[in-house]
Amino acid sequence: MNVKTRFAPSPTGVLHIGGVRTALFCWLYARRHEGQFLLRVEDTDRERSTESSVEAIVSGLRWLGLDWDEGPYFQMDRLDRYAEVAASLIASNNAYRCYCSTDELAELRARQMEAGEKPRYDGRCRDGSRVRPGIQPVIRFKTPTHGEMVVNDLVRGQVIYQNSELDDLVIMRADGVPTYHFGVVVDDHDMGITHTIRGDDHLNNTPRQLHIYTALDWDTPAYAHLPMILGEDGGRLSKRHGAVNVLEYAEQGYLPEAVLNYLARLGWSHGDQEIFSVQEMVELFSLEAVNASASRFDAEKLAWINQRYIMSTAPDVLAPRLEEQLRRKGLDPSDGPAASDVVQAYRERATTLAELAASCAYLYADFEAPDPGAAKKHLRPVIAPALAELRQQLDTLSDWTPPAVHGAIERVAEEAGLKFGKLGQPLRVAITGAGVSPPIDVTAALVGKARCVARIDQAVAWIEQRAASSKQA
RNA sequence: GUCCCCAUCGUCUAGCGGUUAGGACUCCGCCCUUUCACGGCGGCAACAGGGGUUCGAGUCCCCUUGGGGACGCCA
Repeated sequence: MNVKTRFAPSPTGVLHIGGVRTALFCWLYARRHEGQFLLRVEDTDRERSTESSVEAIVSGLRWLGLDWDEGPYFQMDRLDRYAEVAASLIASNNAYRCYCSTDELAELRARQMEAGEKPRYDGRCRDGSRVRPGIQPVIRFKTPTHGEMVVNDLVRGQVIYQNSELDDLVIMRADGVPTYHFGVVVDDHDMGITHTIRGDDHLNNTPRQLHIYTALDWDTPAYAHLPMILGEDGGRLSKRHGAVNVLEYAEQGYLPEAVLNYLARLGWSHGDQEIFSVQEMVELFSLEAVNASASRFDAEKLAWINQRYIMSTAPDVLAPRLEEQLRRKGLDPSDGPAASDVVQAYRERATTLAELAASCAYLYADFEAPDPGAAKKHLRPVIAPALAELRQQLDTLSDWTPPAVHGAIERVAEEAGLKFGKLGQPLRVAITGAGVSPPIDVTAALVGKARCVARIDQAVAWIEQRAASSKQA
């Protein structure tokens, strides 16, 4: 069987974590079965659809590498087709024109709610006797009033709905624009979709859509309803969590592969495996292994996975992305060590590239003053002489490499009767401004000779100045 | 309110009638160590409750509870 799936977002907002997960599973299923994956923009909500949303969705998918084989299709380009199918439904007596006003419907709904009933359209226009000249009617689908509809879902199993729970839904608005329920059915059919994979929130819509397929005598696709992703508080995904534009993760220095890996593991698993390359996901993915329960978004685990990817991705690949992060912070990547060397030194010390850029900023720009806490602890008067001596030793080095720097620190420390760390840590604070960095010899090598020497001078001066002012006080 | 879905550590999950209920994240110890990390070792921590079915239930059925979803001329 030739598999064909689709991702069909409505362009009423950005592409967020929930949408990405749906797109990912659709894409994985198609790739796994060497089928097609298409992108369809469901833009029939004319008030809320925006061009910028379309762009955000497209660029989000591109960043993630979820490529599509067809589309993007736009439903608003297909109005003629929907009109044609709607007309055939009326002709076959499976749909009818409804002249009810919105006020009338609101009143009906209110009355039903009050009576403790499920709000449903009561079919008052069904028999065609309420024609109102001058009013442009909507078209409603005639849902069977008796019997039941069975949904066979690939992740839920069999779900049975009583038709008496359903009502006659609007399929065409007065202006000729189809509603969601009608658009999906016509499009999934016309576009040859074999597997409709979508969020759990559509499960209850499925029986309604199935009835339309039946009336049209069309074959139905297989369905798979994915469990929802909830916020960290267990409620609906909100802006506080993953409901932000996925491109914001790009800006924060998350790797697309890490985001995909994290999302794949939400609702899907393969034994105890946590880390999957995209290639592995494609090879191992199956809808049968998708579980039915909702899961929560966990930013900490995403961060952990991202760190794993930073650790295992070649520095050369990460270098340009780090440079981008540096520029974003107003730093000039060319005014310091090669980004790939920095990645090499920092990769097991950062969960995101933005964090990495913040940690290594001292390599690209001078700092005003050392971190107060670190300075107070390590830049003390007793260490000034050794620091000054070290500065002289370092200045004479012709080979500016970690081993050479290491040797110099070792010699000076020994002469001064200090343990390596007793001199190394003050040096770290002097040349980085903080108490944390990669191994001190590697750090010094990255900072560069000229900057090291200048910064040690600066630190020694800082110590003397501080000693003088405290003596005064 | 009505209908639908879901239910294993705090979180993500393995488990598909017989397990000391496993792994991962987080957290806490210890080790490694020139800081921080990484890494290694160890620890805390779960079958929502109640009925059945069965020789035997985390696994099957029912109820309760809890959570989520749907009930739009939104998707």
